[in-house]
Amino acid sequence: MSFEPLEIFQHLFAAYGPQHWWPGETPFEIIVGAVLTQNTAWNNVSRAIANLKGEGLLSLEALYAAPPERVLRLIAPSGFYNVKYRRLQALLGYFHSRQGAWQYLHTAPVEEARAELLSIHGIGPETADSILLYAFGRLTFVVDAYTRRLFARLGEDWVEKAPYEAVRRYFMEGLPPDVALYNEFHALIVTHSKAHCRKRPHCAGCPLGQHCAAQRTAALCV
DNA sequence: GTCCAGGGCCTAC
DNA sequence: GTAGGCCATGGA
Repeated sequence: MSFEPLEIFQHLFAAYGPQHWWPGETPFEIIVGAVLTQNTAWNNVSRAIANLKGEGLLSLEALYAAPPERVLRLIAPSGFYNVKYRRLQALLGYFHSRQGAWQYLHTAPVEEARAELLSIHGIGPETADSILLYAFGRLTFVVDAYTRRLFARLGEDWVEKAPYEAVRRYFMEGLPPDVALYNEFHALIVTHSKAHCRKRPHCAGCPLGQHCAAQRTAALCV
């Protein structure tokens, strides 16, 4: 029994409804969160964001100019704070010095905008896609660890270890070119994974149960 | 105490 | 081109 990515989206949407992602109020907050959440549980990231917000540092110029030791202290709860500080500075430096960066990322062909973000130290494919999709509303699919695990369990085994670009292509070629759909799909994958996975053997009531059970005898659903 | 989380860079083969 | 080490906190 095979399936299309769109079917999985439809099952998840029916089960969980619209997610209204990203969990951040402004594009700048989304950008900062995208870096801080690298290989990190969101709960820890939200503490760091709250710290920055509480000290009025959730703006480009304020955060870029803030003393390193102050920023390090505030973002510490998100972990990897030394590397994340350098990556944040690199990204903020880009927006600070690159004239018309915001407009460019909004309007340039998406692959060009993506290449520009990827050239910044500390911005890899997932972070670039998160920024483009959620802060700029651009058409690009976000592939993360949840996405790989879920689709591997559903039967697309190759997705688990395949190069990022190959997985991204699989989704973008299998889905209609719809920013709102990409936005919701990634959010739904995260919501579903947190709700159902790795804690229970083969969850009862899993909205993907048909696909999952048909594909695997695996002990874990995602 | 152990494991792991919404990655990406650097270094060795 | 790719496998392995590294970065660090907080919750389960």
